[in-house]
Amino acid sequence: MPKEIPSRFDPGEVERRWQSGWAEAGLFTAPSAPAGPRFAIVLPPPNVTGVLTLGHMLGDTVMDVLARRQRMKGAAVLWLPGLDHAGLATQVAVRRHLAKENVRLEDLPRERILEQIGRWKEAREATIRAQTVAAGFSVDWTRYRYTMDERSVRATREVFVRLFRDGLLYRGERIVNWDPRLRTAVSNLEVVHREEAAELLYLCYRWEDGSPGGLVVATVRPETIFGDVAVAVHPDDPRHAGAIGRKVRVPLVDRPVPVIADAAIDRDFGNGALKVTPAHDLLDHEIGRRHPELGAPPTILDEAGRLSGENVPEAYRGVDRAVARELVTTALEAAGAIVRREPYRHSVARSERSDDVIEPRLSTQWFVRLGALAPPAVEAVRTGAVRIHPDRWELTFFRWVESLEDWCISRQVVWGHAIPVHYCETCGEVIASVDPPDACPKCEGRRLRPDPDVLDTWFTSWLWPFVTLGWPERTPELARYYPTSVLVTGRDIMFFWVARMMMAGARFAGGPPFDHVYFTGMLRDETGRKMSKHLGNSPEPLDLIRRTGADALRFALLHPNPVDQDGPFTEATLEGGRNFLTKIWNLGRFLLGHLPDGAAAPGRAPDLDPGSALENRWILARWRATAESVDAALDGFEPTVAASLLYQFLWHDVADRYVEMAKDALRGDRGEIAQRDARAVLLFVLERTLRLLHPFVPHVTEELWHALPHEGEWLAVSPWPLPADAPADPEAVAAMEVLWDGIRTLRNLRAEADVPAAELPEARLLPTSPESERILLARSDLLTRLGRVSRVTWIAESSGAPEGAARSVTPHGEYFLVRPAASLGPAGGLAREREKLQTILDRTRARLADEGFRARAPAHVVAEAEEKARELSDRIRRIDGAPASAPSGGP
RNA sequence: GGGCCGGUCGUCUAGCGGUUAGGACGUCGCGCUUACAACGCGGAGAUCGGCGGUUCGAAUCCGCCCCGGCCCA
Repeated sequence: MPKEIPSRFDPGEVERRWQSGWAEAGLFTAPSAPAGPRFAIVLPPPNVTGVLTLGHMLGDTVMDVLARRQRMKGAAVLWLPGLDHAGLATQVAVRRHLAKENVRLEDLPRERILEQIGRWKEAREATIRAQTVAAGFSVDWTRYRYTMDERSVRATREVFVRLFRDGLLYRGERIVNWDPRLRTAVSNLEVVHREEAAELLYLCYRWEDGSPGGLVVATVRPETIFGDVAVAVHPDDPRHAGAIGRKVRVPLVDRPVPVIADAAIDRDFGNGALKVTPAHDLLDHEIGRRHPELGAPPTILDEAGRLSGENVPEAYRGVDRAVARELVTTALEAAGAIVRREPYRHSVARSERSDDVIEPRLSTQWFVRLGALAPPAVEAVRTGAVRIHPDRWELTFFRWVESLEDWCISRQVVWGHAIPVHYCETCGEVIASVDPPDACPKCEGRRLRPDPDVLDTWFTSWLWPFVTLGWPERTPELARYYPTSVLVTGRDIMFFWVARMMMAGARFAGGPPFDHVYFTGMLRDETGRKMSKHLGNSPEPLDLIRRTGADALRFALLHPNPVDQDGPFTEATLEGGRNFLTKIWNLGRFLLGHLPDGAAAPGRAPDLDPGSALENRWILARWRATAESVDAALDGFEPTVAASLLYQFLWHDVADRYVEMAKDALRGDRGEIAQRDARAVLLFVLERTLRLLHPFVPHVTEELWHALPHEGEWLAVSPWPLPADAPADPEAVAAMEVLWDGIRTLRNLRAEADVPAAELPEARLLPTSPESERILLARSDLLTRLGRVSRVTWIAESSGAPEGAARSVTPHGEYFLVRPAASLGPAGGLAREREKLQTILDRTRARLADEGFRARAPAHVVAEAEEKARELSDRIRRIDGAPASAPSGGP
């Protein structure tokens, strides 16, 4: 009795069963100190901000494919999962969540905030875990890490202290990107620029000495005039040459400020005069630094973006900058200070996290000198120590990494790693230490004040590849799994994360943290928009898994999808995945129905009868070619190509062709030897293909593999198949070309002649060559059965076919379909075919007639063209009914 | 303003110097042929964004232009 499996594939039950099976067997637990080949991936830890999106699923699927394949290849595989506390982003998410209950996060005491965030984290973490398990990702849960766990905290502090000690990290007063809503500094990368409408005001700064007129200054931020310390013009600007050195009065407050010259002024903007507000603009700040005589610049905005300070008139203090802008504009208008107003579009900096307008603000923060850390990272990519895939992203990497600004790492929020610094209240010493100090090492004073800020979340993330392996301890894991094999991620965090990890790795772990970086494409929805949490157009992965199973989702994420660019994911894509799973399942069922009792697991290659049928030899050769291509695609980081190759092979070569051709033999209609061969071949091909497919769709393949005769306990750790297990057999591939041409032609003629489905007309056939004749003759059974004709008879020449038969001429032969009952209409298809062939022939002949072509094209190209012309003209002659030329070739 | 990517059947894409330009989805026709209608068989459908150039030969290389997207300033 053949083994039975359910006629319908129930992914939910099957997938859960294998997930717990693999887990209980501990298949994904990496050995600490393996000998031999090893393969390591550190999973980019998802943020607790949310749960896994489809984009995560895509990246994780790619990682799983790579990891599972390596496991089958016998490598010690470590795939390390984790979770990122995502400091500011999480605080913002929780803040938004609280706002729905009318609670302002800022109003809560620190402990309550941490408690709220802690609860939030627990919930997301549980969901992310559930998602990862349900998708069948083969991560090593025993090595799960969190960016805020004890070891991460210590490692982060360690890095801070070392960088501080080495002078690569400093505290200083700089213009930073200030987010007034979140009341914190953010890094350059967390700022997004957008074109927005504004109004450009031309303000007249009157001369201090009361002489008529003044300097006209253009600005979109009139509320900042209270922070003005000067008006600057270009030193070579003839319009303003006489103004330099004079003084003007700031409108509304009449405070006198000097007119200075600075080469940074854009003469074409406005009237070529710029109001200088060093505390609230980066360019102005630099100008201010070049003109120390201007003194310390006044700050006129507080941390919430409200006007404040002595320089601001009472009436505007405490007023938000946006409101203040309108009030000031009105007042300026009333004072007659506005010369002109015009609509203006300009680029506005907004906070990626809060979307509030970023205010450049002078403040004291901690910075990392990235420029000093970058060279080894650049070098690694340049020398190929780190390879980026697709490689065109190297350009983008270089461009960014070669023009680095210092990285502002301090944040004025609650959620994050505390900055490991204390200040001595006695002597002012700055103490950076991993463990909090008891006393000042300099003056032994005991009054120490901790730094109130926390670290940018990326200051932990950039250490991830080695911190997760135990750094700064010298663990066996660090020794064996660092550098990791590949980093798979989205290119949106190339600067935030990938580049910085390379810098940190080189500095602290002795080299770059991975050999390869693979950037996945990004998913788009049916309207072409990028999927994002923000747009809400990303389906919940667990919903999709519930509907179609994880395997279907995983496969759909890779097929059909662009090789290395963004691709769409729609309802139809998912359906495609599900359909493929059904196909695999049914192929498995079919095979099980044809296995003899006690069949053995397929060996290295099926033991075939020497004269075994063409289809057997052909499908083995096709399997080998597929296995080779799949290997090449995966080695080249083209998982979507590998998925498509397997899809094509299993569905169209195995299911549509081989199984249909071998059905007679499998049933036993062609004798015992043929049956034994076909069974052995089908079992071999399917078993080996299940192995190739396992990394992509692990559950269904594990399920079917267990139902088949097999060796070993788990497909998940069975050997990855070797292409050489099957012969290449180019002869069989060429012969199948001839045979399939015949089958296709007969099917074609039937459809063209409108033959009713039940009717089996007779076919006549005139092969082009003895070789074709031999092949077709040997398998006339297949021509008959798959071509759906009653019988095939061989004729010696075209005239041997009856009047009115439907006719087709192919490179391998002439085919006639004879209908006993009805007569066939004129073969319109043949005429069209003739016309098409004639066009190609004309084109080819024109090429051959061209002296330049004959003289310069490589000999084989000319020979091919000649061969093509011969074949085409021969075929056309045969269509025209001229006596067939000698079967061996043309004139 | 700078940079990158893309523009190929209705749609999504493969091809990246010599191909009868390949596939998937959709569409049309015929079929419930005992693994699978979540399927099979067959058909129609693209002069490869535009203009120039290089070349014996260009969807493929170069230049300019137009359109869409992304990144940086």
